[in-house]
Amino acid sequence: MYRTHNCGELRIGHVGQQVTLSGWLQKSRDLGGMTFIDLRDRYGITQLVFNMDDNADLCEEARKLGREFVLKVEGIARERSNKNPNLSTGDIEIEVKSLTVLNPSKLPPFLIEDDTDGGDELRMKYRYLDIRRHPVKENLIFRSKLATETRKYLTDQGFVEVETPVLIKSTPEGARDFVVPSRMNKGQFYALPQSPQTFKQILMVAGMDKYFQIVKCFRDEDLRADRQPEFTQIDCEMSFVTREDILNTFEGLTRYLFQATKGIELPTFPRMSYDEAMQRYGSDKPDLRFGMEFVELNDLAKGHDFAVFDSAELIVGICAEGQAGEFSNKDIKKLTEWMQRPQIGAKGLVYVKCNEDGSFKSSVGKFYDEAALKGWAEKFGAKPGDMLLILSGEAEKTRKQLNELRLEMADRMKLIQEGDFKPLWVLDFPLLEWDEDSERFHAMHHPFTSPKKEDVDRMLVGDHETMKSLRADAYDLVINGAEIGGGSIRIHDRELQSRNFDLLGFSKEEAEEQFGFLMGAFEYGAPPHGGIAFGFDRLCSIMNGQSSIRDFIAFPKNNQGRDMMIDAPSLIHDEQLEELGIDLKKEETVE
RNA sequence: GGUCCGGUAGUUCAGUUGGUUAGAAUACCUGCCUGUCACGCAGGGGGUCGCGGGUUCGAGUCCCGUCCGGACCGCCA
Repeated sequence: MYRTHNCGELRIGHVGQQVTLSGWLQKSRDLGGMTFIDLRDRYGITQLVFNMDDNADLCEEARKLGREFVLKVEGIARERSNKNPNLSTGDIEIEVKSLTVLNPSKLPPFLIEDDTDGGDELRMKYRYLDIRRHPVKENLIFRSKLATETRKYLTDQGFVEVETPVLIKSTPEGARDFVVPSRMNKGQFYALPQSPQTFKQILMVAGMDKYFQIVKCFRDEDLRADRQPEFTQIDCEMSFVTREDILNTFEGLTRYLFQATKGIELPTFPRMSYDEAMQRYGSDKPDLRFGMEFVELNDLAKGHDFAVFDSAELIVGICAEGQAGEFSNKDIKKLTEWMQRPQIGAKGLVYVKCNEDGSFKSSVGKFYDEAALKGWAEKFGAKPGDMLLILSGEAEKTRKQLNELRLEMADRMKLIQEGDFKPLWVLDFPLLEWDEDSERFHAMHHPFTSPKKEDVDRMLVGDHETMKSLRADAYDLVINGAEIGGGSIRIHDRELQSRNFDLLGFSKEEAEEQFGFLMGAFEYGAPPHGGIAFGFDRLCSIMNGQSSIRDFIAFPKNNQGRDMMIDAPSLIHDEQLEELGIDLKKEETVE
């Protein structure tokens, strides 16, 4: 028998009991006459004691053991003379009677401690050591709990978990597909699903009524801290529902998950249209943990012979409270340069400092007198000591740039409180999005998204402005400025779906070839339906106040999409290529 | 495809204007130590300064190339 108890469960009430424990050697403290060893497993740490007076041989043996050795010990639980209040097992220790080394260990390349000295690269390569660390282990346990609670909630609501295939058909829309060559169908490829979208809609046609799945999805696009090529979604679809039903159901799920896993009661989620979000925050996923809403100045700032503003489509700014004294000319210059980086691409940055004495100092002081600047300050609701930061230019770009500035300022001003959660529903996204490169419209959400009822008739009109103005019955759940989930009411009518494919530039043949099965299904009594998908990894990280999803994935990939531990992807044997009927262009492969 | 930052001891990092034997912390090893829990004290070992080329009397330091890692833009229906 390896253990009677785990390393986290012994308490003062166990004193006197004979116990057997197994675990890893976290740390040993050799005091000469006696040696303490911290024994660790998933559940906690228990202190072992070896004493020269009691058993000199055993004590000598104990002091030779190295970090991460796997041990089994038998002994008696004793009350400690010096208790450790920082440890759940800190009232007791094990007076060891027998010691077995189940397995020795090489010296780990980094410290197996909460604050490890290991960098990301090492931690990924030796992920099995990294996961021994408390914080990473706890993240994975949290993830498991979140999945369990999700299943519990949705199952209680009558949802059925259905597995959909992983080997499916590649479609050119959306993200790049990962493809898998087929041996039995030479020259043909499966694609891994970017989402189970069409399958869950088919399940609605099939009468499943309420479907969910915690499911892996795949996108062959560049990675970020919050983006992995394979990731997990809570994928859902419901029949005979309106947007309201879906929003309520998944607001309920989100609130339940926060309550069940974090003990946090979220308030009712506010709602905002896409247009409003863009106008007030320059983002379709605004972070509501802080203010600094956009204020537009077109009416006040134009007509003062300042050509930059006069020629701008939009003049818009934010008010940074109490920052007038915080930013020297040099700081503002640096901030301006930061805004001018190619990543953001602002032309310039206008500031107005509202001095404590009621005067104003501005980079555009020669165009605007005190009275004019006072008018601006009033519009911003600025107080003495505040600083206005103003951008101008083409409306859409300028809003995007000011959004970056707003986020950066919130960071610099330390406006974000840990443990604060600000959810938001963003509604009524545009149906279509113009793509400069391919010079055609793309579906902003996906091509199965239903336009809003009042826009259906206008879908026939082909002019650019009308198409841009079409609104979809699509919605996103945003928490703390991160897109947690998105969904829509779907098209369930074959005719409307065809019309949408037309708008997106599909020929009849292409539409039929790629999505004929779905439109075919719609001809056999498709119910009105809609759904949503949550990014499960991202939800895990947001709920724990972390920005990287990697520590909530057991075996994540690095920036280059590589698994550092198993060293994938890798070349395959010529025989495998032969069998698949694939020739590699030599110059394009890496050795 | 692009922008930026980084690569020096097992690890995390410092390393000045290009100049003697490349340092610190931690980890590791040895010795001492009977109540530690960041144990303490004393001592010790440990370096292809990512790789290749160049400039120079002299390169960790400057230049070019390259590889690797990270953040971001594009991309992510």
